[in-house]
Amino acid sequence: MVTRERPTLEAVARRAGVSRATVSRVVNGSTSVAASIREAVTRAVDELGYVPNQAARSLVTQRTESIALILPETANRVFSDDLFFPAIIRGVGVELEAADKQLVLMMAGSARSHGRVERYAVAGHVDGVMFASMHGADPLPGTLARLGIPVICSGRPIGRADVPYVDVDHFGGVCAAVRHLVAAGRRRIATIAGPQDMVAGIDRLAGYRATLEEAGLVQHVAIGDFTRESGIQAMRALLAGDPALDAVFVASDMMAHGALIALKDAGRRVPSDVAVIGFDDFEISRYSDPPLTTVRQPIADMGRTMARQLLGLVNGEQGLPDAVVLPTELVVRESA
Amino acid sequence: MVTRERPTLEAVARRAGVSRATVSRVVNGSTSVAASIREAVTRAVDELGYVPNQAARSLVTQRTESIALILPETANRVFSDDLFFPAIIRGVGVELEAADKQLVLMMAGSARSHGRVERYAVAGHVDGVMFASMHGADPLPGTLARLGIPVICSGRPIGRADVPYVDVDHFGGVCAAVRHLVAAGRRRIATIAGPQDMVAGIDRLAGYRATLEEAGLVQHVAIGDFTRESGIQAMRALLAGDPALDAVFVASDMMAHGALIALKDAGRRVPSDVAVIGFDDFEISRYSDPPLTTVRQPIADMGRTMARQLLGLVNGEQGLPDAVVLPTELVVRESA
DNA sequence: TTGTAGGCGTTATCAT
DNA sequence: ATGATAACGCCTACAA
Repeated sequence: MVTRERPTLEAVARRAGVSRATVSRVVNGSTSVAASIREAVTRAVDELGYVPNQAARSLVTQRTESIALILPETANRVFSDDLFFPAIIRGVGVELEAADKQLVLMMAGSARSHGRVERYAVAGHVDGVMFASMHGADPLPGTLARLGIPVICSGRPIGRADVPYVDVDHFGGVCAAVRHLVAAGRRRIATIAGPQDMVAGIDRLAGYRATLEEAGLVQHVAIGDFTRESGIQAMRALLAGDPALDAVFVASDMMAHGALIALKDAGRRVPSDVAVIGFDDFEISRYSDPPLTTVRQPIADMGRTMARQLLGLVNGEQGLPDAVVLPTELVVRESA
Repeated sequence: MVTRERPTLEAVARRAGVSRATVSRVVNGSTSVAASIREAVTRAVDELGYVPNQAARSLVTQRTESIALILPETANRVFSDDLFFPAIIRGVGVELEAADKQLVLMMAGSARSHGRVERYAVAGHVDGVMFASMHGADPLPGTLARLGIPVICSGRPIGRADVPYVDVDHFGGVCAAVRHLVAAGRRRIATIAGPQDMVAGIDRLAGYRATLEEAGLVQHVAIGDFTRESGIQAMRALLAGDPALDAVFVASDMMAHGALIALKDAGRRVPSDVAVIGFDDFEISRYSDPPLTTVRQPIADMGRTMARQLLGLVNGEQGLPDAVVLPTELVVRESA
């Protein structure tokens, strides 16, 4: 397969009988070009099928018109049947498309790929970088930001990384959920928490602890990793620890589905024996058995917001907020 | 935020006391460099934190080291709770990461974005292009291929687009599924087919028709669009048409879940009243009520295969197959 | 308004 | 083995 030679500015210029500079002006929409010449150039462009070479353009403009979305997870984790990352991607994608930027997706679950991501960003391959999740005190966002690369994170970074972020109100959402359980008369309320190296895991557990303390109830905690399988395991462990549990707040919908499965296996009815509340509000939760009461977080909105903030940074806008926190909301269905 | 000036080859060369050419050789791993000089250059690179400018490099090498994955769907369609596209992305991502290529994700559901994709690819922004799905007789793959851009499609293109593709054995899988129903004594077997502008929709319907014809049974067809909601609607329509249906082959797992919901609403038991078979074998189908009998297609494998084929094309390998068809397999659970 | 010319950071082709 | 030097294709002062 021979790559057909692509026409250059030079070729268009010759054909239109003008200079390269003029063609460049027309292509980039400069106003100071005579109508007749503009027309001739446009025709030449069409006839030759000219398309600007982005590499050459980037070399001089220092812009690539593309934005990286880093997923600090393994590919299997990103695209399991958990829809968190897909929703982030969707939100980001919509916003970038509107701004005519390209989305470069980078999965960086391993140390090796983490380094790759850094080199890639530092090489100036993208105009800005978004992190779709944060684990522990990852130094990469801070490193990039210090190099002058616009960066934004999804989820408040742990430690004092000086990087702007977008997050949701985990704590408030969980408090509403657990209070709902308390108000319904539940007294032995357990939780299946998320991974404790992520703010989403930490804050949701904190919300549970605070509310139970405020109600003067005993805490029962199991830790999962947001997957359904871990939800099953955790629910079994909780039941083994206290067979008389009458409610469980689960830090993600996928784990909540796991909990429903484990409860069914254990012969418990939901919600009469055990009330269950999740966190996410994926569409599928409307169809679980029973339909899941859950805390809705606007995931795609987070993606959109991240993208908007980042585009602002890239364009050098002033006065952008360092943090945006989106609201969460309890959605009551039948499981609690 | 001021972008800190990045060091260039020139700077490294000065620091190491050699020429740019030599630095370039070291950076690109040429063997013909004296060990002592190589060491000095490496040190200078580290001290300065030098990273090659990809735009400049692309300009001369004509390579970008990145590959586009086109999703000819709207963002909402790509990332609904259907896991087809995420699985494709996962497979592609794994393979490209191993090859150290970047994945550029492009959603192109609208005509406008379709044009954007074309311009982007033609601009030489990527070394090759993959299409994650095909609708109707989309001319874009053929157009790009004719321009000498390596292209590969997921799903056999409709019409005689002369473009290599990777697909699965829809027909064979469906035949196995429907024969399973026939063998179980079902006689009023309906189908919920997929969209008829896609090969996946067309071939699966063809498999149903062929098998029913071979068994001498009456065909009952409803068309959906692969979403759960359309599965619900279609199942209702089928029941209205023939309340005595005793089986249904559904062309996707999401639609099959919709069918299960509609059947439950209509007071039918699965599988005793109506047997249900889906197509996909998403993980979630193991947890539906009842667990879904379905045709497994290796979606992530398709992604990986596409990526491998494309990388072969990009590297100018000879003798690559024009088409790869992966096998499908009936997975029997409780719904049929 | 239009053209000339220099430079963006690399790689690659020559000599040396 | 190493160093000049010419592309690569484009944008943008600066001149005209």
